Amino acid sequence: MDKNQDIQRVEESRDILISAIAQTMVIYGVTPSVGRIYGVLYYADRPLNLDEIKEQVAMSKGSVSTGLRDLLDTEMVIKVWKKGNRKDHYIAEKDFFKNFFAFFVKKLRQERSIISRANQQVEGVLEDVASNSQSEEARKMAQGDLEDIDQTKVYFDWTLKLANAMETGDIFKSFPINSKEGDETGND
Amino acid sequence: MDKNQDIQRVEESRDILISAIAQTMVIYGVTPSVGRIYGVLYYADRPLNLDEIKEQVAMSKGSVSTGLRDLLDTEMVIKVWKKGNRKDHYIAEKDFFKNFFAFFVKKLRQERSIISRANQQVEGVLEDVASNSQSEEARKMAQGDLEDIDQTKVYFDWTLKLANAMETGDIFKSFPINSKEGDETGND
DNA sequence: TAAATTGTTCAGTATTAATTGAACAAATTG
DNA sequence: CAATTTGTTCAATTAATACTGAACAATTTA
Repeated sequence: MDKNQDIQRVEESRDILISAIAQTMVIYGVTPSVGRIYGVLYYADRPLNLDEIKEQVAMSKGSVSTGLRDLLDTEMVIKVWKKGNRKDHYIAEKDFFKNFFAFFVKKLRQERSIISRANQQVEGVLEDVASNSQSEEARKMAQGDLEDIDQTKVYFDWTLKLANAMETGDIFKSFPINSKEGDETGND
Repeated sequence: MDKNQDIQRVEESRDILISAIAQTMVIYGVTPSVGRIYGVLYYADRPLNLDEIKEQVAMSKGSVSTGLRDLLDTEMVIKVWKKGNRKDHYIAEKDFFKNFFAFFVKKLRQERSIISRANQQVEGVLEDVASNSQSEEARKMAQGDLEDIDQTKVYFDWTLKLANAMETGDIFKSFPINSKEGDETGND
């Protein structure tokens, strides 16, 4: 039974790799369980359905369902249809570049949206105080805060550029991938 | 009483901006409380000590202490000494670029470290199985996994390059900051 | 050196987030 | 159309995390 033993050795290796993947995903803000779902799909040699995943990660159907939703939202997992099969099937997006870019672009967009809204909310008031207030102290404060807001705009202009470069793949023009042989990372 | 009213208007604006900053920091994985500490320091016009912060954010001394430790670890806050004063004082790192890069680089380093360790742990086993196993299935599995590991190396080589460019500032050679051209609204 | 001040740690508590499982909805089959 | 299968939602439960406050340690002062 040497054959099965070798397969088992590979499977033990995979468990270690899956744990590592789950851990890194925790860094990026998902729960260990959701990380494990991704890890299992990463090392599956075919699309898995909900029940198969549920069994492998030992979680409830509900948790797997919501976990998959998260992973679909962030595009780390893709839903595929297998003809002649009613169940949904899932595969992992294995391109770490894509996953990494999707993560960062999303964060930057959220950040931008929150700060922009707040800036818009207060800019009018600050501009009024900065130019019309009787109080020098108030004017100074408002002027300083407006300068800070201007700085955030410079920052957001820049991060938007970076995010676009990531989405289009232009970032590889500035920072090329040096793969040892043939570039496998088909970034659209 | 017009003067104080204007100052109050600025302070109300700051509250909105502080909340927004706290919210964005939640995106990046810190608690709202810690985010508020940073926000308060961001809009403080002088270094604050622990008691002053504690009062402004309405938290216990212990929480402010550990919150500040987190912010110091990630270099979003700097400790300064005021001569003739026994208390530690703190200021916010207001440069969003620095904060973003520090965050980014730290994540990449953590990720790298976790995956590299796992890869090292299993590489020997997989190489052995891939070339010596009697079982074709086992060999195939191991070979596939080794290819995946190679891909992660390509990915990590690249992210390391990017992280270095951020730390040195070289990234601005590829993606320059345009300080102020046309009033690009920083809003979606 | 003792007294006073300041900052940190940590056990207990409070708060928040994740998970379960059963009920529900949607889709498919015969 | 009813019966069956599949996926989702959500209230209740469980688990994880953050916060408090008092005890402790470290530092400064006199």
